[in-house]
Amino acid sequence: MGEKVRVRYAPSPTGYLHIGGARSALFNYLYAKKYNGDFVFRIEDTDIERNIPGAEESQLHDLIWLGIIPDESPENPNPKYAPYRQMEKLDIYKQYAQKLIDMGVAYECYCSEDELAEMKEEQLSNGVKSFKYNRHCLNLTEEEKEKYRKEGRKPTIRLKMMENHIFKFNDLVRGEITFNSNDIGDFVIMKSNGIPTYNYAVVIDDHLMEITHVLRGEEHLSNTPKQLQIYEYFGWEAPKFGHMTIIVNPNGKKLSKRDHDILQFMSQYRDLGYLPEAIFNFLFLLGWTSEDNREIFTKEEAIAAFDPARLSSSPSMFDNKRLLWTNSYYIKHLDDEKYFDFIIPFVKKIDFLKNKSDDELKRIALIFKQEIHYGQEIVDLLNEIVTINKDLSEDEKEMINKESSKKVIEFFKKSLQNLDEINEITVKQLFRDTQANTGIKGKDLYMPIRIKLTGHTHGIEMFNIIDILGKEETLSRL
RNA sequence: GCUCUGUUGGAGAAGCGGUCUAACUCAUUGCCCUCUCAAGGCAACAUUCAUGGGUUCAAAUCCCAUACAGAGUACCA
Repeated sequence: MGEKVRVRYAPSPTGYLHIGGARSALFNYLYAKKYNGDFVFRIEDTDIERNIPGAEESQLHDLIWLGIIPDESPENPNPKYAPYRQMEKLDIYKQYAQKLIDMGVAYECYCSEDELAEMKEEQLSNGVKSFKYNRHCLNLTEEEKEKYRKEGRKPTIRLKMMENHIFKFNDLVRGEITFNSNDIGDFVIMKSNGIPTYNYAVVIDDHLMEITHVLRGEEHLSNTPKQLQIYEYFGWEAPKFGHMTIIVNPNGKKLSKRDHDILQFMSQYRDLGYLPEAIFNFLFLLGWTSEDNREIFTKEEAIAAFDPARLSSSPSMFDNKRLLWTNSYYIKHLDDEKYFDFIIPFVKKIDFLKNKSDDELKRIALIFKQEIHYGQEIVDLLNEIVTINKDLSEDEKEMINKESSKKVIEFFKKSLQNLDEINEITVKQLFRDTQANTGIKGKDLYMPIRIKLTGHTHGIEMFNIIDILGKEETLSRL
């Protein structure tokens, strides 16, 4: 039945887990789980300049928060495949690079960055189709190399691309794709500082870790032939590749860290009170659709339904409204106990409520369960009630100063004072009594009290407002 | 410039030769409910599938060209 499916998510620790990364991890995870395979988390930390502290931890733990749980990672390595950080296996890359040199398909290059830049400019100004390394160092003699070394130059190692070779592969998402080796220059596999480049290190890692399938971003499509070249030289079987579309912002551009109107990082969503299941579901449907048009999937259902061939090949736009809808759906469908676990920390941010008992807090939280789109929203909604808005418009002032309103408020206040217990039934009865006594109903009955209590003309039901404020505070505001 | 990929509504998209005057969902709009807001319910929302050719009895679906968009073209991943 063939080998075990093994897939991976291999971020560079240059930033926290963001939407795009989470999505590629998600699809790899689904693929692995669908075929009872392993999902491997590996760190590609070869860009030592750009690595930032905390990034690896965020990448791994925010993934776990989402329910995308690696079978192997730096924190739970399988000794057979460890280490899981590229910088911890430098000697291995060196070893394989030497093999390529011995095979005559890789060579030392002593060109400096300045020389390369010059070369590129020259080629471009001569109207050359595309820039390729001119193989200046391809056939250097030992003496020439020695001379460069004496100048203090440190070589890179470049891979020699084949001539007139067609790289053909069947993309899991896009079908058959071909590249011509002539369009690709000899590229660097080992930097002069002894650290491998991405295109080389992935191949070594994927092979050594026995990765069978790679679902990755479209930006890697044109890297694929370079990697295939390495597989061919070693005589290794390449994994199956699938290139997913990128996620774009509302301007149609690739999501970047500079898109400030879109939250990028998982931690931001978590802090704002998004549910991991909702984000999981949202990400799943961003560029993927099920055969039966379903919109809501649990993790298990997503695993069962997933098929990489149904992954879209045109870019998907990140739609925040859709995320909000998805999250609110999941909040509404949470059972109450889970809802409390989720929402009470937000409710506790409201100072006014600090003396309320847990049961009271739960009752208040429930009022908003059908209403909110994310956890932090309850804080804003409660603040609108708890913090009275004194900045009334002319219309609002007129409303509370009307003769009828004064009557309503007076009667309501007096009756409330005599009320022993405040709850939905008693407060509703209070409004009925007020209506019967004053003969005023509808808007003229409710609005004056609403404005008096909160300073707003909109908001949740009156009995809930009074419940939240409590008898004393309500009376003091009337 | 070159290489590769893509183009169905405001958004995610289904459809991949006839049943398409194009499913489903989000958004939007209207109505109902209602003191208000939200939620909920109901309804409306592409005669058309980037454009131009071609193949075919028949095209959103196949082919070609053009336009536009994206990605890559680094000793970044």
